[in-house]
Amino acid sequence: MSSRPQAAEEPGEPSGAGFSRITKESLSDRAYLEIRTALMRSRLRPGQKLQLRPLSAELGLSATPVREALLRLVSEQALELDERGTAVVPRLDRARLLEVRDLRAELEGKSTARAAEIADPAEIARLEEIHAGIPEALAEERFQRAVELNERFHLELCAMARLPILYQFVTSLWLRCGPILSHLYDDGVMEWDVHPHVRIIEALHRRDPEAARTAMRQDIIQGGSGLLRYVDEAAPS
Amino acid sequence: MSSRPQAAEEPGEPSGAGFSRITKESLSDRAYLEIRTALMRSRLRPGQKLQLRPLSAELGLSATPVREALLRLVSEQALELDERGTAVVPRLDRARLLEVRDLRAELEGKSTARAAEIADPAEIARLEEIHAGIPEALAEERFQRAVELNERFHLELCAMARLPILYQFVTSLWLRCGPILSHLYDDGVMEWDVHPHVRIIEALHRRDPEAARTAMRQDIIQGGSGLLRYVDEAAPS
DNA sequence: TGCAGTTACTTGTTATAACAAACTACAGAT
DNA sequence: ATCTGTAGTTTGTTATAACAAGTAACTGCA
Repeated sequence: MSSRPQAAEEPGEPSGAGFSRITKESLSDRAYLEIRTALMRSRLRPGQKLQLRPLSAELGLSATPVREALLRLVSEQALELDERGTAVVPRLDRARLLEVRDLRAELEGKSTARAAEIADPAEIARLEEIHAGIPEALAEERFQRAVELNERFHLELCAMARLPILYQFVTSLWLRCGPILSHLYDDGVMEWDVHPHVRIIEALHRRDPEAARTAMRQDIIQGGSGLLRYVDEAAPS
Repeated sequence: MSSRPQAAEEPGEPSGAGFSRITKESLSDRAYLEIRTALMRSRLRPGQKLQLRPLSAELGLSATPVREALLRLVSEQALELDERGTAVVPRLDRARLLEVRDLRAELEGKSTARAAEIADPAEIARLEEIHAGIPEALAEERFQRAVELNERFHLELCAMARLPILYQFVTSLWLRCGPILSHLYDDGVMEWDVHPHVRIIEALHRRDPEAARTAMRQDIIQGGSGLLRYVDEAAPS
């Protein structure tokens, strides 16, 4: 079976000689990345069915790797199976969104605290760079760009904690929200006196885990309110 | 694609008329359960390779559903893929075991606190019954039995919180430890004045989330020390 | 016109064949 | 005896066919 990167954009592991090992990506992995990206970019709507043969035709692959990719996403809870076994983009109700939010607060809080203990200056600079793009994108009303940068900020920060299991949990939580992330700024952009990302970055510089944790939790609980409103409005009466 | 139960032993969802919906289990699901059980019963050793064709022959199935089952377990991080794409039972080093332990403390602590808020007396009675079997099994030196009852106690308690995403994370953490769980009592049985399970049950009765959380964390941190010793002893020098 | 039964079509699951890459065993050269 | 090259075998991945179950369309009857 094919090797599988921990994160989609992660380069191959360096071999002893300083070269990345050249890995041939399987068709199954390619299908997985395509579908996952479509989920994260909100190109797939909650409730949408992903039928095997039409999807395979669309991706230009045979059914086998596409089915494997779908089943993988089902295992990661990014997709569900209906009674017939068809992959469906899950609907996220209020209870589930709150659970996702609380688990993110817990887990990303923990990873951010850990990152504050061990982060190096280059990593922090990288975060600063990513964050700098967010207010820019928002000012230009490029909301999709802002959503992507926000996601990148969170996942790179999480990776800095070097807790791979926790990272996997966090990415799967993000993946669950992928189809509705585009609605984050539907009701407008939240006004912060100091953006929690900035507080996080300061706490990283100061090696202050508790301040980092608190700022992350604030970002998640308050910053995610747009999604909660969207889910409430989308709910059947 | 086949429907998939949330937990392996969970009965089908009741239909309106009070009957369980009869679901035909797919071969892929059957293979998954077989392999997962083998992992949880420590019948598969860390480092062991699971080759597709021999395993399919052993299970009496064709390669396709077996491959799907293996890939599903890889997605759940219960198995890994080596360079060739062969499924391997992962080795658990100290850092990973500590991460598992800390995440369990965090997540099971949270679910236990939640359960203390909402558990009903029948559920608590069920936990009491499960727990009662543990000291019995240990007294009779049936350690495998004790390990299974302990696992059941934890997972049923976690399910009582009615937080399905958290439950999925917790079961995947348990699955990671499956192959080494049998070593829990290698160095002897831990002596408690009051077993943390008993404290948990009391806290559930009293609807005291913080006491429940604390007892669960104690159980996990201190009760899991046998596994930590095993992993340290198994580590290459 | 509405309903029940039948037929045709679609869809997910599984089996099996084929292919490429990796591995193993063996023979020959040094 | 050791190393290299070659042939044979194994293994994971993919393609494709087949099957059973589900769905849609059509027909006949009240």
